[in-house]
Formats: sequence, structure tokens, C-alpha cells
Amino acid sequence: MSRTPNSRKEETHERIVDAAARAIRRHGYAGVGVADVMKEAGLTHGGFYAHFGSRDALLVEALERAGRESFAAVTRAAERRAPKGVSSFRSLVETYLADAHLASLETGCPVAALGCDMPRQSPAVREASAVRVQRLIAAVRAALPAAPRATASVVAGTLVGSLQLGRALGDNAEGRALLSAARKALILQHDIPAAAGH
Amino acid sequence: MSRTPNSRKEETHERIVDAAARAIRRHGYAGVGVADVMKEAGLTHGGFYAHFGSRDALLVEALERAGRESFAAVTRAAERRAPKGVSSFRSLVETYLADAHLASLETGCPVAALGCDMPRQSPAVREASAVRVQRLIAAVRAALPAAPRATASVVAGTLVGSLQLGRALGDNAEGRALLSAARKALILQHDIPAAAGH
DNA sequence: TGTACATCAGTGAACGCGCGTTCACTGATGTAC
DNA sequence: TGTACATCAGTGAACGCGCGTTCACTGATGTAC
Repeated sequence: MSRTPNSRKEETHERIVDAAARAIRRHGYAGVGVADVMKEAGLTHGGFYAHFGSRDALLVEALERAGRESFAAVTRAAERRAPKGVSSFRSLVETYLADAHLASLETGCPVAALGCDMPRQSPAVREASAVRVQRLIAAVRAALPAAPRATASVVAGTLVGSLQLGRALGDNAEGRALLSAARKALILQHDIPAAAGH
Repeated sequence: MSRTPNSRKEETHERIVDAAARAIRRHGYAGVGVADVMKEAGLTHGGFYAHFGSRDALLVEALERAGRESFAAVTRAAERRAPKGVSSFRSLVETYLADAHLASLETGCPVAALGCDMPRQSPAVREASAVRVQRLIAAVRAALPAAPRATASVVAGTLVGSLQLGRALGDNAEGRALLSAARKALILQHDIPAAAGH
């Protein structure tokens, strides 16, 4: 879907990774079963090992896919709003911490969906997870070009932590209030309005 | 250990909950097995259901115990440093985001250790998890009496997110740099020095 | 264009294993007399 | 103080189940002639 598959097998491979990229965020690393993912991709579980050397190998690919998807969604939102004078930082914050993400784990940022379990994974998955964290910080940095790297890390931490706390409180007034507070604080502190009036 | 057990059975119960409070933070909700916890408490798995109605019931008790322990550790550090003129907010931030916590999952804050999996739990565990989040925010608020509730939530989110990202990067220079950046930013922005000189 | 065949993506039964949970039993504890 | 007994915390074997992984097989695809 997001790449250019040349063969039938590669098409199937992409379909499996797509399903896993959703499952991993919805159910966590530990909640992703080989059989479930294959079923969601319209296949039986037996064929799995023709595509991946192990369950962990799937997790690595799924993680990367999820990160790319999430990054693309944020980028798309920023491009849509740029002509209206919305800064890319504001757009990042408002997209990442949108109320709608309280309920939709499965299409959001994999770092927020999986962060606390990253240190518990096998070395290969841990490495791929660390790369996702670095990419998230890089994305924040790209939206805050004047700020030092340290600022981007702190903003990334606030984004991830706030989304998780909001989700833990629930898709209700309490969770939404927490997200709203984080959006306001981040924009007030770091945003340089792109257009004239504040 | 932290309560006053009157009977032999209650003593055993406490020992199981203590073991679970450590295991839940080290291995996550999904990584906690009934047999493993009982073994760590020096028992066989068969006796488990004389103490708890289900595995979930243990998770609920373990979560509360872990939260209390973590809160007590932060409070103790603050009391130790108060006479030296360290504000309780600064102490909270420096204790919560101490470099040593990159490696020691098992004795730290359960919200940071389990945050991303909270929305995936059974209703009972989810509720107990939400209470832990509220208590964390309350603890931050107690250290920032002048600030509004919204500020406390954002600080809590930054604490949780930064610790998770630091741990995901690893117990190395990269992870420590991230924690250091978060400590500095939080103290610079919210701390009111208790003593004279800044 | 039509037939024969090799390839190989995908099927589905089977495996060993560890999980949460149940239950008949044991043996130490403490009370009754 | 000493014996008999009831209680019940803890034991360990067993259960059904779902997991990751393996493997002999199938049947559609596409090439060779």
C-alpha cells in the first residue's frame, strides 16, 4: 500500500505488515499474535514463516511501518494547514494531541502506544524501538528549527506522556482536559506564530 | 512489610503483593505470571487462589502497592533534602528523573512503567490504573501549590514521557542526556527556589 | 494457440510449551478438655 | 501439663487453552515447447 510491491508475494507481505502495524498499536507488543495478524490479512497462520523469520522480525517491520504512517499523518495535517498560516509546530501539537486520539490507539504514534514496553523487548525490537524514539524527536526538531536538541526531546516527552496519561484517564472529560492542558502549554511555550497577530 | 499484618496468612498475602508490585513494573502487566510471582514469594502456585480471586485482582493490589512505594520514595527524598534548602518540586523532578531510574524499572513509578498498557487492561485494572495517574498528578500538584491543576498534569506528562523515552533510548549517554534535558527544563520553568541565591 | 510441467505462495494439522485456574490432599497450628 | 481434634494455609498434579513454530501437502500461476 505505501510501497511499490512488484510481485504477488510482496503484496501479501505488505498486507501482513499493515495488519501488524495496526495490531501492535492496538494490543501492544505482547498482544500481537501471529495467527491473529495473518487472519486479519486474510490468510492462515501457516504461511507466516514464508514471509518472516520470526514473530520478532514482524514486530520490527510493523514498528517501522507504524512510525512512517504516523509521521505521514502529522506531515499531511501540517501541509493542509500551512496555507492558513498555522505553524508546523502548532499543527504537530494539535494533531498529535487531538482529542480523537484518546480512542484511536491503532492509527496513532507507536512510541505513545508502546513506549513503556520498549525496554522489555528482545534486542532487535528494542533497537527498532529506539530508532522510532529518535525519529519522533527529529520530527519535533524539524518543527522547531530554532530550538536546541534538548528542547525537542522534552517536547517529545511531553507529547508521549500526555497522550498516555490522557488515554489512561479515558476518553472522557478528564482525559480531554489533560490533552487540552498539554496543547496549550506546549504552544504557549514554544510556538512562534507564523502569521501576524497572536 | 508496609502494613501491619495480624495473621500468618496476611503476612503471606503481603509478601505476594510485594513480589507482584516489583514484577509488574519489571515485566509489565502481560509479563506477570501467577506462578512466577508465587515462586518469588517462596510459595507454590496452587495456593494463589486462597489469596486472590483472580490474576486481575492481584494486578489491582500490586498497582496500588507500587504506587504507594514510589510515592514514599519521592517523599523520603524530599524530606531528606528540605533542610538543605531544596524545594520539594526540585526534589521531585530530580528523584523521578534520576539517571539511576533508567535501569531500575522495578522500583520506580508504575505509571511510567505501565502507562501505555493501561488502556488495554480489564475494567478493574484500568480503573486502578487511572487512580494511579490521578495520584501522580496530585503529587506534582502538592509540590507546586501555586500552580493550576492544568500545569500539574502537563508536568506529570513530561515526567512520565521523558522517563519512558530515556529508558527506550537505553541506559547510556543518549538516555541520560534526555533525562538531563527534562530535569533542567522542568526546574527552569516551574521551580521557585526555596532559599536565597539561584 | 494449446498442452505439460515446474514453481512456490498459501493451507491446515500437528508439535511442545507455558499460561490461568481447579482441586483433592497434607501437615503444621492452635484450641478444647 | 498433656492429649485429641478441628482448622486451614499451602502443596502439587491436572485441566483446557492459546501461543510460536514446523512441515507435508495443495493448487493456482506462468513458462517451455
